[in-house]
Amino acid sequence: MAKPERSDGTVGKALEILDAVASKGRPVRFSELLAESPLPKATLYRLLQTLTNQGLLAYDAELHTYTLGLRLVRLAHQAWKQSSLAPIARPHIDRLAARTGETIHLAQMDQGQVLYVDKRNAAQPIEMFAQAGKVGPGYCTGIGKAIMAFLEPAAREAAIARQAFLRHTPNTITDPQTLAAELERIRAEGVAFDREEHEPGIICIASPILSGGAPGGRVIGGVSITTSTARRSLEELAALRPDLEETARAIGADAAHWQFPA
Amino acid sequence: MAKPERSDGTVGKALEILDAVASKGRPVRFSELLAESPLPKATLYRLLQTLTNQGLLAYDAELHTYTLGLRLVRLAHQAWKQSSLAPIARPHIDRLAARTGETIHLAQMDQGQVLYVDKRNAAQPIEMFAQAGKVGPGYCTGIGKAIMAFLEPAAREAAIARQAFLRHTPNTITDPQTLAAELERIRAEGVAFDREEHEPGIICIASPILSGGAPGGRVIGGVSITTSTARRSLEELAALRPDLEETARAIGADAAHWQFPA
DNA sequence: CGGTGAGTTCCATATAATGAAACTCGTTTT
DNA sequence: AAAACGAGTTTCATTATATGGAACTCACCG
Repeated sequence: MAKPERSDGTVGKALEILDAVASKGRPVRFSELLAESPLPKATLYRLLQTLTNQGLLAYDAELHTYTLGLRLVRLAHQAWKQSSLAPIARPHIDRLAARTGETIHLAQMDQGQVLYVDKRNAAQPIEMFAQAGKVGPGYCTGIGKAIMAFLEPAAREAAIARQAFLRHTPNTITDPQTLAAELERIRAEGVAFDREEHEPGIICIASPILSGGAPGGRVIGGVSITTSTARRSLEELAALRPDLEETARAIGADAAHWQFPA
Repeated sequence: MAKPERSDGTVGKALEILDAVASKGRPVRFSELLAESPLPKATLYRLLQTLTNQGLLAYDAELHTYTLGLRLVRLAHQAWKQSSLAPIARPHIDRLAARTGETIHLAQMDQGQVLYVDKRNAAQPIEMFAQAGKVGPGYCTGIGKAIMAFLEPAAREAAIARQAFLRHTPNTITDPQTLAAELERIRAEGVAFDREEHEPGIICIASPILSGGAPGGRVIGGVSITTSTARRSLEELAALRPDLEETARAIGADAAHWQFPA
């Protein structure tokens, strides 16, 4: 059969439902989910019941709506502690934030997207989960490009293929070929820049984090320094390169014996 | 049959595995999981494969270990935004933190435990997920007692029954009867105190958050002000009660049309 | 060189998921 | 007020899926 078979049985279906609820970003009614789901009414219904009584979804009996459940928050806390670079990288990015006075992002790749796992915000107060767990596009962020550039060729191709290539600004890369060429340049150069490709006025310099902190190591994430054109020029940002690279190297070295997330 | 039947089919089993991995807090080998699981080898194996290729677990091919996957972090970000009180409560707890200069916790009840969904730390820098997603015992924290005190009688009994009653300090409540009496007092009084019941030297005052911000509303969470005996006495802490209650009331009012997590 | 144990695959069987259809209940239409 | 409707829920025979005992592979150990 020519079927890709991506379903993974019941668990896969349950996850699709969670994603569907997550993607709405607001309480969802049964009928909305039904309309978008290939599953028949009864099946969807029972799956929702299961998810609800497992605490992965929460059901509001008055409004007849589902939202993601708090049990996910608990699990994620553990996941973040044990599978993300954040705990290891914390002292390093704290130092970088203090030294540069700019916003620092720490991210890993998850399913073709950039998943931010930690952040230091120069001035502003904290924002907790509002920051970690956020995802961004890989093709138009510095950190996304930095990570993709250092993936194995096969994985890189796969990642490129998953990008949406939506134009966000005049500088956004909107096709696979241009992106591939840009990644080539980044791999040669060692760092990636976001030249207002995602948001006008926002620029960044990003470095991949290589396992072991040495060239040749597997890429396990990325760090970036973000600023606005109002605060610094691209050249001034480029001047922070040594600090950024030293931070990335140090994180990579500390994480040498880390496992890689798919 | 006298069977409680808590399993929920395949999805339930998959969740149990996730919990098992989570509870270890470190990379786990297949055989460790097998030893603790009632599932036969083959079943556990295939379930792990499913979870891994769904991104809920990450597998390290070199070390043959599993850890929680980053996909959970993504989902949790959404869950936190749409199902927790945190986004709604943020301005209120920011204000309370600024006014009191003490550490503020915002929590909700999840399966008998206190789940912290946000935190403001007086002095120290941020710690992101390291804070939100954390769980604590319900029977020996101010916020846990405050929430439990205002649950419906049936839910309160159920919550009491789920407590571990481990002695953490000389002041810890270690039996259901004492806890029930304490909750009675808290319900009459309106606020709960943690008198070094969980950690020596740490005290707190906590208020339930009632839906609508008015007495009679369903309890949807709690806020607390925590300090150490070195900084303030219980009496001084009690003096912050008006600020605390006003904050809880305001959050409850803003959340009036919120759904309740099971 | 044979043994041991972790991890993986096989396959007949049992179990759990499925989905068409019927039902309930609250709301809208006539 | 009755009828029609639509969202949500339940039923049950059927089917697809998960199951788990056992056999296999492979690396390491004695």
